[in-house]
Amino acid sequence: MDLNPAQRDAVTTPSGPLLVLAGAGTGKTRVVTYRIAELIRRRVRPARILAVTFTNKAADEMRERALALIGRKLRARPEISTFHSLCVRVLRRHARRLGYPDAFAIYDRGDQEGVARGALREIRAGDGLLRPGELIWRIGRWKTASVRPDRAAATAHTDKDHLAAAAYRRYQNTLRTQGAVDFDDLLLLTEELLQGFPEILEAEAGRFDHLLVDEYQDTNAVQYRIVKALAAGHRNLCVVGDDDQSIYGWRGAEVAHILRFKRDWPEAKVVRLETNYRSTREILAWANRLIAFNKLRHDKRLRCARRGDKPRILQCENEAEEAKAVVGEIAERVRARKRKPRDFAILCRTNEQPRAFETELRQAELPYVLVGGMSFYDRKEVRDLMAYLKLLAKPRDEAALLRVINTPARGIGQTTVQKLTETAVGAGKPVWDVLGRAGRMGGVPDAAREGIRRLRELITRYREQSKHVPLAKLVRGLVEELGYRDELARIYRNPDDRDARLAAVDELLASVGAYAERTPRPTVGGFLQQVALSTMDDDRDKEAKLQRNAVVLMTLHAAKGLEFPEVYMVGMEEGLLPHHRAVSEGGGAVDEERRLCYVGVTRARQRLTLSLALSRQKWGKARPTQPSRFLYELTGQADNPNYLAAIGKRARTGPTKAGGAAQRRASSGRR
DNA sequence: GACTCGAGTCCCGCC
DNA sequence: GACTCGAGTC
Repeated sequence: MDLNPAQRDAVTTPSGPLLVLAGAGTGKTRVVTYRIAELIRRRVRPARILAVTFTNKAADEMRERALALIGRKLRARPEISTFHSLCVRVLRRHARRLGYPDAFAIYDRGDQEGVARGALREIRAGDGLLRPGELIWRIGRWKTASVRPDRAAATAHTDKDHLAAAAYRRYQNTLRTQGAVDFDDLLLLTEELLQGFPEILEAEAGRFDHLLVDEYQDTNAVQYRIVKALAAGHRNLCVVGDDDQSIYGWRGAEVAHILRFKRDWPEAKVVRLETNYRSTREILAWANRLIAFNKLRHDKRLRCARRGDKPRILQCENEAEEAKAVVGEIAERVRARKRKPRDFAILCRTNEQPRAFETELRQAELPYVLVGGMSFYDRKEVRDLMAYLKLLAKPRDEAALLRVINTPARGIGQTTVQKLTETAVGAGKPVWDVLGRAGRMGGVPDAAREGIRRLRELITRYREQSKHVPLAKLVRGLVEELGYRDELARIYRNPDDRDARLAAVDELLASVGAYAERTPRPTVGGFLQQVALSTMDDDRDKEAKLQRNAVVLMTLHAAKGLEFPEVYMVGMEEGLLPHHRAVSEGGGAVDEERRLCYVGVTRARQRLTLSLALSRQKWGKARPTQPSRFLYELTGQADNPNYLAAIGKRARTGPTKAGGAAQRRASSGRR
């Protein structure tokens, strides 16, 4: 084993609780994978080992590395999955006990918005006091704190809180009647099962003898309790984490869990990893300097050996120029055969940033993969078709039905929809169940009546067909019969726009086809669940994806746990990193942004470039930007008046004309 | 009921 | 810029 003494210590520590405190690039994931291999060597059955990660990408990588170590021939494999996938599997087995159907639906952000909108309408809060987005955010906060709908009102202080609490109750009722759960529910319901049913806890905890948790600093309270419940019996719990990389505070992660570990597991062994093998000394110097600005942290300084180039700062006129410059550089280095496309990562703060880079990458004919960012499934046309698929799986899916009840237009207007909804609410039934009565309802125009009949007939017929017609063929036929392509062509007159939307329809059809091909018994419901979790549980698919020699484009959050020879961190501006929401929130929010920046910087092995645009489009207007405060911190310019201005302290010296220009040059790096 | 137009709002990140 | 909502018109 080519491990250093500390790593070896962590890997070979006998069973029992183990806490690995590790800095960035010290081989955390390596320790987990080697430990899995070591356990198997010690005759632990692979299937009795469970390793949990936070992102799909991290799970993919870990699975890949573990298989490389233990050999692909093993029939039984260790289970390596994200928290949420793990919970889905537990829930699939026991959801009935909580009154949910086996084939519960998982609602994503878009679905949630539909439900939230309905809930707000029901309590007549449509005057804008509380909008769907904010409601979802508030519900998320309640859920991560395990506050149930009936208890939420007790925590309310303002009118808005009470309104949100009432909407939360409606929201949760809607989910329940639709047999659906949101992402937070996946965790909450799993915990409920484990706490409330001893036999379920016994069965689920009994599936594994060893539990390993990567990125432990990012567990929230619910995840923490699930881990505890699963490991309490065998106590073979190995957690690995770094407080400097805690970047999920916004969804309830608490660094405290990592500190509390020793108290909950008193016999736990603690191993520290402090030698960084990933990055050059120069990159690490910047990272260390940056993270030192956070006050609340365990002071640690990463040691390292390798030397390399100093990181660079690239200053561009606007975001288009930024994309051009970055992609141009990558293309040049690939052409000069210095690097392969897969050696590069472009890291962004938000999901909106990649667009400009995608355009450039396509133009440069560089292969790329966009990791995460549900953007494809956020598209209107994709959501429409997905809604139809949801109706096929479950006609009582209210959100889906209301979305497409008149798409493509079939004469069912708002008044009719309202009438239907009222009748349904009055009868305590889902809208689908009262569609049959529409013929007898007063005040429904003939056209609407006919439209309702056609829709009902269409869904019923395709549901029937779904029992024997192959999935891909079924969906193709549905799109055809809906005349959805024609509808798109009618609405979007602009050819580029139209083609892009038609292409998205084709892409969706292709992904249904791919799913059907690799799944033994493909179903509409199965496809929907997979999309909701955006997991592709097929090894072939995964290997193909990882081997694809492509530039990786993703958010900083998604990049955690990964590494690349060359990293471009783009959009290094106030408002983006740190994000303006974090800045206005105050408190520890900016510290978390700093950790996020730290995570990005430490992804780079040899070459790091930070870029910024002097002006950036926001909401349709180009606006001037200000360099990120982190650029000053990274480069040791905390005494720069521009920095003090950025962090809101009064500059000690007012910038003069000449001085301003000089500082601008200084802030863009010296090289 | 369908369509157009203007006003107002908006999204941070992941599963 | 993109989207939704409401008002107004056909």
